[in-house]
Amino acid sequence: MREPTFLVLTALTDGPKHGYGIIRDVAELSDGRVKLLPGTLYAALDRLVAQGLVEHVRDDVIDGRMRRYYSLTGNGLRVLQAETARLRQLAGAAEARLRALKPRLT
Amino acid sequence: MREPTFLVLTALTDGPKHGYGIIRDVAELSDGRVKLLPGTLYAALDRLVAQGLVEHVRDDVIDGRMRRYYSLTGNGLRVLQAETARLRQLAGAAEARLRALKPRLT
DNA sequence: CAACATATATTGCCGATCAATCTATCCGCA
DNA sequence: TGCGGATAGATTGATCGGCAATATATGTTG
Repeated sequence: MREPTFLVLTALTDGPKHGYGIIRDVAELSDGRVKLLPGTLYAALDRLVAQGLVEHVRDDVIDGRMRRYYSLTGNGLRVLQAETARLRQLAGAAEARLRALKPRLT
Repeated sequence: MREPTFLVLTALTDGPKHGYGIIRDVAELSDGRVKLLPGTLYAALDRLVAQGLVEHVRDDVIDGRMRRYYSLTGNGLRVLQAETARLRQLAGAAEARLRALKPRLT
C-alpha cells in the first residue's frame, strides 16, 4: 500500500470524514509533506470502498456544499494495523543498518 | 520511494553487493515479506544509478557466473536516511491514532 | 468584485512494480 | 547420467496507483 492510501486510512481512524476533511487531516498527519490531490483522493476512496476497507456512510449538505462522508470498516482497521506494523518493521530494519554503519565513522 | 527501492538501498548500506545478493538480503531485511523479482530489481538499479544514489563498482566472474556489483553513493546514503525518517514519522503518526482509538474499547 | 477556501469530480499520463519468460552455470541427488 | 534447484543476469508486457490539470459550484474575505 502506498503512502497516500495509508494516510487516508489513518485519517479515518478517529471517525467518519468527508473528502476535503481527509485532505486536511492527511496534510496534518504528514507534517505538511503529503498534500492529497483530488484525483488521488477520490480514486483511493473508490478503490478502498471496492476493497471493503472503507464505506460510504452518508451525504450531508452544509451551507449549500455537498459533503460525502466515509468511514473505516472493521476490516479496514485490521489492514491499517497490519500496514502500520509493516512500516514499523521496515523503518526498524533500515535504522539498524544505519546505526551499524555510523559508529565506523568515529 | 516505494518499498522495493527502499530495501535495495538499505541492503547496500553494509557494502557493495551484486544483484542476486541484494535479492537475498532484501528477503532477510523484510523477514521474508519482499521477494524481489528480477524485473523490479534491475529496473530499480538502473534508475538508482541514473539518480546517482547507487553506482556500478565492478564486475567479477565467480565460478563462471557473472557478478555485477553495486554500491551506495554518499548521496544515496543521505536519501536513505531521509526516507527512513519519513517512514518512522508515518508509522509514528498512525500508531498515535491507533493508540488513541484502542483505549475506548476498555 | 476578485481572490481564496471549501468541496466534489473527471481525464490522461507516467513511474514503479509485477508476472512471465529467457539464457546459462554449478551443485547435489537419485 | 541426468534432473531439479540454486545461483546469476536480462527483457517484455501488463497493471496499478498517484500526479497534473481541469471543471463545476458555493461561501468567505479583502
